[in-house]
Amino acid sequence: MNPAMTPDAEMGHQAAGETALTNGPATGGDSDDLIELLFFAYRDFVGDPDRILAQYGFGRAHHRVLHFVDRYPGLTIAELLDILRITKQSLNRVLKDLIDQGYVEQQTGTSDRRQRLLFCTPSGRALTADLTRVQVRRIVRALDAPAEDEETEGGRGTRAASAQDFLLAMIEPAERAAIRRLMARRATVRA
Amino acid sequence: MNPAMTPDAEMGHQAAGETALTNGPATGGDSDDLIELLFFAYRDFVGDPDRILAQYGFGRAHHRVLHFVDRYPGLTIAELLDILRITKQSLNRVLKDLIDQGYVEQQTGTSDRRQRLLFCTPSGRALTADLTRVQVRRIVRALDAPAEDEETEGGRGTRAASAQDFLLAMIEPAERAAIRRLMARRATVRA
DNA sequence: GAAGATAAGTCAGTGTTGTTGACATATCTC
DNA sequence: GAGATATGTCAACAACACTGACTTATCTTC
Repeated sequence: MNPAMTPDAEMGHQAAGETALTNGPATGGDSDDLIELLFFAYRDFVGDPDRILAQYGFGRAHHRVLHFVDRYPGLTIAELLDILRITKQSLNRVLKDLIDQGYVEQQTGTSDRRQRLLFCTPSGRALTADLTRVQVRRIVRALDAPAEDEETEGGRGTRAASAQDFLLAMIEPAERAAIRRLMARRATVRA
Repeated sequence: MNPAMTPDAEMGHQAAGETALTNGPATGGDSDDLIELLFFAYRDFVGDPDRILAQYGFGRAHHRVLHFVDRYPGLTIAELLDILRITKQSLNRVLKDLIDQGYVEQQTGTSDRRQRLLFCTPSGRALTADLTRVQVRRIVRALDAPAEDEETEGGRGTRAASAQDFLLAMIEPAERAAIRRLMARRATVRA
């Protein structure tokens, strides 16, 4: 469930190619790294709750519904559809699961009785809190992590550099070395 | 393809709840917002290339393969599997598409003839460049965006605040107002 | 109060992308 | 030559998205 990208050794500092030396307007070079880091960071970020959800037979779609209903109690179906950008049919499938199993409740709208206002039940709130906890833990860890100390640069301060630090710190620690190694390899191949 | 979350009006500044007032270690409160912003930012971030890919009959899976093969020419199947964390069978389906349509080429490994080294063809590089361009554009725009100027706070400097700024700026501009409005609504409901 | 718009729910079919499990083939290593 | 490794493939299945068509309840408007 949690293999490093390549099964070999560690590596403290990267070879430091053209990474984050700019201070003016952002350049494409920084962004290239950010594209990749976003992929890895987001993957690990949703991976945490995925493991919990699997125990309940739920998936990411259920998570998204739980999250928004928990955070915005009384959300209507239409609002939820706008947020998630999925079709009514897709939403209904997972929403039905959550309602049938007692994690979400519907309540007829007061001003407009056509609407179905969505609320988490106590167990829905508990499950959501579980899911939120692991994600918050990862984010807090990333925000508190010391800035990457690259030999090629003293001060740091570029926004791209901060973003890189944050996203890198969001990645599962055990995999960071492998990802740094991979990204250094790119720096080697090109300019 | 690009509807705002709710079809109504604009809104300049948010009501400013407890957002980003901390300066010490990160708190859960900041992270709650970041969880949501990550969802919206990532959604729009992958939405750009999705539109291009659809014209070729490709999906996100094809994009990921193109991206990593383009960036790390000579990647082996095993390395790609480690990066993407999918099964051989899943990879093969999309990889076959890309090879059959001439966007990716295989080359028998030199030192180890069992390996298949992956390379982008010129058209593969061109397509990848297209996909990268729209993503870089969004990232550069986000990095260059002025910091959010919340009335409740002068200096800014919290890492959580920077992360929020970055992620908010990654969101499709036309939807930002609606998302700010949504998130302000949460601040109203709770403390 | 009837007509039309709107919010929600549902049935049926399809596509992409992921999964398992079981094997086949070529090549390397010992 | 034996066994491990890298890749490829067949078949079945699941999650989650889609389209299109239609129903029901309720609100709005004339």
